[in-house]
Amino acid sequence: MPKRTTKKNSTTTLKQSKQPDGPPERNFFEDVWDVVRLIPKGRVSSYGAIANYLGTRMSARMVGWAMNASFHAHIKVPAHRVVNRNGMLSGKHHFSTPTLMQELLEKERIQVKDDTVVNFEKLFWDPAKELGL
DNA sequence: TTGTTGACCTCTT
DNA sequence: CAAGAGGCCAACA
Repeated sequence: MPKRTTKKNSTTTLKQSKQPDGPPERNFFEDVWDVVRLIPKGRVSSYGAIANYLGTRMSARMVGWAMNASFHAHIKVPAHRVVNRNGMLSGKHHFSTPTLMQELLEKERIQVKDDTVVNFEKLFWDPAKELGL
């Protein structure tokens, strides 16, 4: 397989991606929020897993942005259950308090050691796997 | 309007 | 084994 010529199509300016008639509430963010909301209590997930479930594993970055927007969302999103691939609480600093994320996790019987979820592999909740892809 | 940054992940050198 | 670069889409300056 030839390596992907990541040339980035500069000509694909894309369209406005804004449909005047279509439902505007169909963003990448809402999908992320929906998946995160489905995360059972006491479980944790990763950005990559969610992105993969959505179909774009490369867009893991956007998942993080979605979390940031989750605070502005009208829906309650357990962003503390989402961590990076290493199980580290990367976004703890973005909470109201840097320790809030850890506190919330501990409240759900999730042990956090050194900003890292203990037994992350066991507590890991893969949407594509649990939801059946 | 363009350009840069961002709670990431994966491959390559 | 460690470090670097590439890629995704959206918000902010």
